[in-house]
Amino acid sequence: MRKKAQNIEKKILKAALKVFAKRGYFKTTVDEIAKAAHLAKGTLYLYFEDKESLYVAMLDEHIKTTIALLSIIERSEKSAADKLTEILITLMHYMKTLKGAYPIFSFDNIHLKGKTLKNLGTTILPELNELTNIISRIVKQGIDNSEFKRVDPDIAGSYFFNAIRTALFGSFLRPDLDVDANTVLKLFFEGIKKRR
Amino acid sequence: MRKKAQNIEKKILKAALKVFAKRGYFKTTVDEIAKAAHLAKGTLYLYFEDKESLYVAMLDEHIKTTIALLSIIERSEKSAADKLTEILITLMHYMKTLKGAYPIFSFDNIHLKGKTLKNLGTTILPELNELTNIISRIVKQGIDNSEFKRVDPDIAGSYFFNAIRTALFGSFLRPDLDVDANTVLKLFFEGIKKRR
Amino acid sequence: MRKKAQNIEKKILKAALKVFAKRGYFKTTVDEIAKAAHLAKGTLYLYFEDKESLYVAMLDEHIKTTIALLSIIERSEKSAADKLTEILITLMHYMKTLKGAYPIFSFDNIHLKGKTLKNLGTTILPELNELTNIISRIVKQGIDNSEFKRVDPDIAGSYFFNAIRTALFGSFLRPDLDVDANTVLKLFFEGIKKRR
Amino acid sequence: MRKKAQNIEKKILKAALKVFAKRGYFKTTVDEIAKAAHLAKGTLYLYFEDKESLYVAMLDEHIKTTIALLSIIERSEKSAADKLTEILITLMHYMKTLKGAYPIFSFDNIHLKGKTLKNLGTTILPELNELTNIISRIVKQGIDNSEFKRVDPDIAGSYFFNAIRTALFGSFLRPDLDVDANTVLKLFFEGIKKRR
DNA sequence: TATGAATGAGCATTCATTCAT
DNA sequence: CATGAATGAATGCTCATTCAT
Repeated sequence: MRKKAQNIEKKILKAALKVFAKRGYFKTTVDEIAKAAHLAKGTLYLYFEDKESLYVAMLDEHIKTTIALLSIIERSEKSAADKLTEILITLMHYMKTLKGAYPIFSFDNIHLKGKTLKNLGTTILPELNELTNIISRIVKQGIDNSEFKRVDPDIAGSYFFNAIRTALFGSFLRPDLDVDANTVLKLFFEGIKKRR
Repeated sequence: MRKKAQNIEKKILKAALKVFAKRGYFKTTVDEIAKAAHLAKGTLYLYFEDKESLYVAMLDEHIKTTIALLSIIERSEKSAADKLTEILITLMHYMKTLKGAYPIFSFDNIHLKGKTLKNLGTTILPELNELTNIISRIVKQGIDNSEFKRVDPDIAGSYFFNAIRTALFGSFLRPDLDVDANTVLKLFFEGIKKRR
Repeated sequence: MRKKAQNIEKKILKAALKVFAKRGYFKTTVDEIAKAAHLAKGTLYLYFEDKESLYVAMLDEHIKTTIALLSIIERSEKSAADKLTEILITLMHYMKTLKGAYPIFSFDNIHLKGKTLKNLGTTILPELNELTNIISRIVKQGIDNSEFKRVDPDIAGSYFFNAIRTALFGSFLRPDLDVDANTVLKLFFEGIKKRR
Repeated sequence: MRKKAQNIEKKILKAALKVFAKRGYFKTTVDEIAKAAHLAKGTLYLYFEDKESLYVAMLDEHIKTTIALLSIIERSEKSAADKLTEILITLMHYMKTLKGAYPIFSFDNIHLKGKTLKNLGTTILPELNELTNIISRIVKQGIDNSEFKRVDPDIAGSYFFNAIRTALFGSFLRPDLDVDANTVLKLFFEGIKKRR
């Protein structure tokens, strides 16, 4: 049954997210994921080439979901500022459903082997491009709208991602800090300087 | 000779930085570091307890350097905005001397064993606190000065660290992007929105 | 299948006995045992925590067997002297089945790590106590019977173990010497002195 | 100065005895011995070929001493029984001066490398033979005297060594047991059986 | 499909030995 | 003679991957 196979795949990916998030890529053993998925170790290899592919697939799933979430917002009839606001709110909410693990924003620096990299080139990378492009396009919309200043949309997009990161995790140096979205958004939109 | 031992230690730390940065903590073998330092594997163990300690020592060195750099700037007679500007410029420059590896801003999520953690608590953690406090204090100075808006200095500090990160690395999603410091600083100070 | 696992465990223990006996604990590598058992190194770790545990388990097996052998003899309806005689004969025979390796009587002074020691306290030590107690009880029976002189049963038991050792191995200083059981038993029972 | 070199050698051997006795051959590191001798590691290699040779030399020293002690007793004008009694007493006393370490009676089962073995053949082995021969000759004297029964002098000698061992260490299975020499000697001379 | 026992390459760490000072 | 820093071979243990059932 096609359906069942897909369910198992989802179950594995969910378990993988949970364990990878808690233990990091390298400390995680395939067996831990198998146990978290209530499956035998060998079974995972029926669904995924190897550990690396599983990690990438897990990443892929969340990138896809994130793209889907952002796309809806992009296509909505809102100002650029409102779209970016909504994106941040939405991602914070999505992360809450993942119980604090958000692989895209905190992924391990694993060194992929050649084969996986080749696959990446055709799957993940285009998706990541799409993800960043959504933000860049919204920034560009804001500039065209005269909502935003004339800045490089790519740099601003990148900067916005780091703003999201601050809202999601505080800074890497302050993982404890409890950050509220409004403060971050205000900083992003208005800057820190007082207007003279 | 005391001096020689210290040179070797530096040499090891330098090699460690290089290899850890390129390959990540887990993919890096102690032997690789040894070879990069033109030493035998065993020699590393004369200077560092184990791989973990070596990693932490390497981190420590750069945190110390970074604190030193930021402290000088903090104590200078400048506006808060100028201090933050100088910090970002200085760190970009420092990173260039490290050939792109900046361990503090890109460190691996290694799970430390008990003994190392205990050492961390008394060395690294207080230093990281000092590092973030410097930024928070400068932000506070700016608020007291009426340069900056009344924001939470910790959140703003955390946000600034991610701005630094954007300037150093682009975003994690755009590691290729070439970011110029001015754009980032302008976004940080003025925000993206046009003034009405 | 439960049965198969137990067979493999036995196979490993048998190989361990063989190699440990020939090479000693420290000279023996886990890989040697694995090869002697026609298994891969990793497989041993599915059955035993570590090298130390394997050694202790091997010891344990032979202590258990020895206790079983001695218990039967203890419970038989015989004079104390006949029991001790039978014990010595039985152990010599048992050792022959082990091809000359008798771990209990020639074990290496390995320094156990904390975890293993804790297990030892609840497994091996009580067994060793039981083993020595069997002999002491038989000696005591002999004293109560008026077969034996009034000696300290523990010391006499300990002394008898060294008699067994003589029969099994000659002395540590004469590992080559071919000793016959009767001579040793006669020395133990009658002493070396001529009666005046 | 010839004298100084010999003193250092003695100092090393003494340190070696101490550490080997406490930690066993394999757990002992050359550095531990060096530290116990208040010398640098390298210095030991000026006096001894390698760790193995040092161990053997240490053994050798004690065998020589033991032979000397036993020889004096052998040459004395005493009955065979008195000689054996004195031997046991003397060795117990000698062991006390070594603070409980008596390498000859508790040596590690180290597997010697070819070169050392070759040296052994010409030094240690003849000495061990002499040691056991002393006992055998005393036993033989006792037989010829009609003090002792007609037993195989080698077996009886071997048996006597194990009796010594019991007196020195209790049994290997009862390392705690406090054994008194008289009980052991009485068992050796008279046996355990009551005379009918 | 699903399993989990078996495998063995890979790596951190130790320590006897050497040798430049 | 004495030193101790440097070496690198040796080994216990882990864990991704395979495959017989």
